[in-house]
Amino acid sequence: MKYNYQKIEDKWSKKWVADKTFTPDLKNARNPYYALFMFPYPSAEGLHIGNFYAFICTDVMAKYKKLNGFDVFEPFGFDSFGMHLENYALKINERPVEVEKRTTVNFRAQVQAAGLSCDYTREVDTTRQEYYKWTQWIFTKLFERGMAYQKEALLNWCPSCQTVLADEQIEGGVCERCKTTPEKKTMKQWFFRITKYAQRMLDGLDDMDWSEITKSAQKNWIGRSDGARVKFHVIARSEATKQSRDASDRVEVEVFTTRPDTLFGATYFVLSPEHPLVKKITTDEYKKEVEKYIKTAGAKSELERTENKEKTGVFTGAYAINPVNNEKIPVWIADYVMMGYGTGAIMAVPAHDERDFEFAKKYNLPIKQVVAPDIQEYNKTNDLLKCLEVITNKAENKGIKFWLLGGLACAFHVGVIWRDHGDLDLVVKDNKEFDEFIKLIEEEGFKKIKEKEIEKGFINSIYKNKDNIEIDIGKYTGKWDLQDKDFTEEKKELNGIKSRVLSFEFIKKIKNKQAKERKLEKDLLDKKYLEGYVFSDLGIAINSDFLDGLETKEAKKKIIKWLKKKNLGKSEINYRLRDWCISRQRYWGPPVPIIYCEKCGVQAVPESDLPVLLPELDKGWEPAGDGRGPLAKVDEFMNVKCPKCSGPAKREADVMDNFLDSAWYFFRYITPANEKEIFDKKLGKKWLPIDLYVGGNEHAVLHLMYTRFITMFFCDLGLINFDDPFKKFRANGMILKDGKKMSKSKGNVINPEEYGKKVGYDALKTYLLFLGPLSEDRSFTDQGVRGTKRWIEKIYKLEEKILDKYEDSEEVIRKLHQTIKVVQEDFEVEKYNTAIARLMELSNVLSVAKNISKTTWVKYLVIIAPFAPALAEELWSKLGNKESIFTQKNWPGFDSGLVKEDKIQLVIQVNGKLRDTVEVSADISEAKAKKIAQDSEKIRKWIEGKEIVKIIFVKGKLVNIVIK
RNA sequence: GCCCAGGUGGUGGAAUUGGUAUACACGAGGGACUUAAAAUCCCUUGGAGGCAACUCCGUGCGGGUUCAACUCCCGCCCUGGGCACCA
Repeated sequence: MKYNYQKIEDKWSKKWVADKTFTPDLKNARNPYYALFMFPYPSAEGLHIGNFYAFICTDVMAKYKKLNGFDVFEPFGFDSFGMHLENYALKINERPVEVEKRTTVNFRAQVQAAGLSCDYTREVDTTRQEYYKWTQWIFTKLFERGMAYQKEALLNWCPSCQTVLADEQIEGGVCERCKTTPEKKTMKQWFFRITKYAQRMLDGLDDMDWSEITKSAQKNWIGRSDGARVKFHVIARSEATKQSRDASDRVEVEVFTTRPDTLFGATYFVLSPEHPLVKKITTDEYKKEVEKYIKTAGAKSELERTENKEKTGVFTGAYAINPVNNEKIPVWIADYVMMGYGTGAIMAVPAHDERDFEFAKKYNLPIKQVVAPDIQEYNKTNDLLKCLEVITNKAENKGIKFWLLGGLACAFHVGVIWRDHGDLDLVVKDNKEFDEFIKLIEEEGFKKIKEKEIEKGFINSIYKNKDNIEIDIGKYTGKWDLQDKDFTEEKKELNGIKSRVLSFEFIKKIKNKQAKERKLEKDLLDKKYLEGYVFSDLGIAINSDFLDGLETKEAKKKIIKWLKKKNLGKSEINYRLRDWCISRQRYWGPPVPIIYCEKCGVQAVPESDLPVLLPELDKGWEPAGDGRGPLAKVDEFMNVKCPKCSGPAKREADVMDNFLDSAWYFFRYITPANEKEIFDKKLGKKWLPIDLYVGGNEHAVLHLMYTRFITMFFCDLGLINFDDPFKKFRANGMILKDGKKMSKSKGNVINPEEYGKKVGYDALKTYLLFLGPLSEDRSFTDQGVRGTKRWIEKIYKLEEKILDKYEDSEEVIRKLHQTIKVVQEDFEVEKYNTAIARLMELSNVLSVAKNISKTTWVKYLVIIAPFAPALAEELWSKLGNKESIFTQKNWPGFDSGLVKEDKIQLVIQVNGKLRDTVEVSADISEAKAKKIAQDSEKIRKWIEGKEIVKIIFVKGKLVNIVIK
């Protein structure tokens, strides 16, 4: 008899909903387990396979826990507010309210048909007023405590969605909804002070049971950096007041740096173009240029700023005083310094910061090295430089022309010593000069160099004739045209020593060619030397007065102590995280519960007046595009009485970000109809935090960050006593179709409803989970899903073999108990894929057995029930059970005595290689096992005539004979 | 560039955390049943060599530790994700 999955799944899914099989008694529950999946946005296309997958990852665990006697709460609801639904409504020209009504009905029906164990009696929908009343209440509480505030800020304005967006809603420089490039606009908006919890959110991550990948995403988003705040004084003395010693010309400007140990290496100072002090300090002479620069920098779009990273800037004419050595350093403005981070001003240390280095190179600003990667190498090179000074002077007196080449020349160009340049690579003009040069250095420099034990062959580059030179650098020999434009000489200075050096361009040419010949892919000069050695924070301080000789870490500590003592600075921690902008100039969201009264000022709507109802508009709900929400034009909505003075007042016209709706829904599930409070505190204490939460990793920063923020705030309000809402969070991987991303345009979208009809929901769900570990992306194939369909049918057929009184074979009983054990273990770590594999193994064993006892059968039905609930329920009822398989603690448990194998395959290795296996009793003694191993005929062949060094025995596993 | 996660047959993926590499499933090949097809059932299936028993090679690459390495250590390469002129 063929299994009619459609009829049976339909029957049970309806019965479960009607009987409220999965509706727990929250109050009297003894053993609460709260299983949650991210509630869906009710898309018009209906249930998406990605959503569905997250649902079932939670659902199978819920069923497993239920079968184990837990009171499981697996609620369901809708995230219906927001731009997603509103944009769709705009597209089909239908009111959002209507769209919402229609799509939720369809969506709910689909979910129910799939046989999830949800409690549909406590459904939540963010667009219902009994829900968003409390969303607004949260706002008023935040406002009360100064956690919600208004500020003028430079924000992302999406010209297509016609609203501002939070930083989090910009992905890869474009709007995450419509992929439009946002514009920068200065607007007054409402913010939540999420930055107040930055450290708390960071700390909470440490001992949370979340995947590393999600934690790391959050850590990066919060972006903590440890450093110091240092006071600089800027002197703005224009030409006209050159002689003035007026103290008012001095302005204090603070900088933030993560490398206070490099303070002695600061050679210039930069302000962001938006910095308020720019105008004050710019001298008359440079005013024009500075103003021009600010204008062009401000006009640059976000895209230009990120794509074209060539640094630009202008000198202001002002100088800053370096507090550690009172050196005067020039003050520049440049748009590589952002106003929004730190203090909007930096001290520039080109020798040890890539960006400053690039800028200094471009504008010819001095570079001063204050950290050496290796102090010995640095000293060696420094000694070599001193010798070079002597040689240079002598050569010049004699009229000998030479140019430095190679690593040391690079050091001259870069201005920093990054390794031991123990040799001199150089070029002289011709044979004659070469001989003279050699003589010269033998007289003077060579001796010194030799004494210092610098290797021979320090000249390994030579000359040829007037027009061509032949250069030999190590293995490389090549010809270079002396007329080459890049072959120009420069006089460079390194640590106060001047020498003649070939142009950087020319040296790079040679180095690049050299790298190619040696098959080094990367440009040695730029990549390895500069970034790897000079810009890393592992090194020893040099040229830094009292910091000299200290490791970077120690130097940091010492300088901070010093700054603090002199009241010049202090240690500081900065975060990348910004406050959350929640204003949206749209219609489909909860209105911001704020009233503006000319007399009494800005006020939150009192709790008794909540909710501020979103007016039902037939027309005029479309985004206005004038920077204000569409509600601004609705007079009945806008005009109110001031709650304080009862005079005329205006409402706030903006609505709140959709992410606020979804930041607290899991609290509301507990008591969705509660009119008195946001949720029942007693029940909240009992049921929260959530035991398991599953959803897409695309919400790793946005949604999860906001839920944690709101939860921490609830904790501060005293509503709960924990900081983090989800004990365990698992991000489910993406489902691909035949290895490709699904999309409507490709026509490869998997519709769960369609597969429910084609193969049944039990088979579909099992297949999705069987594909691989829950967090990984996996490829769905139509052929693959047939495998689990076959499995379901196979189980159904097993029923024919049931005998009331039958003794199963030892093998069957052992396999059953082993399976129960590993399935339990797999459930503890959500390894559904291997759990299913074990259940399949067991059914393979059962299908070859002659008959199956009823006891075994009952146990088997229970353990497959989380994955194939309809099938299990059907077969369960066929046994005469009146109640659902899920109503009580039916999980069988295993007998550890029966799990153990009494026979094992003893592995015999010779030198670690498998040579034989022998069946022996599981508790075989070491001596016996060793004897068997050596007696084995196969083994004898390998050890004959060889010396046995030792024999390793691993109990219950193997014998390894080590021979020589 | 920095920070996470990963790399195993033709494919999706297993491997008790150092102890028989490739469980389970898909696909493929062969066979049975059938007038035929579908469905179902049985056998084979990492690669190379051999009639065979068997042998050698094999978990991204190169080293190392160990009696024994997919697993641990060092150095790379590649893929996915997060952050990114963040000082």
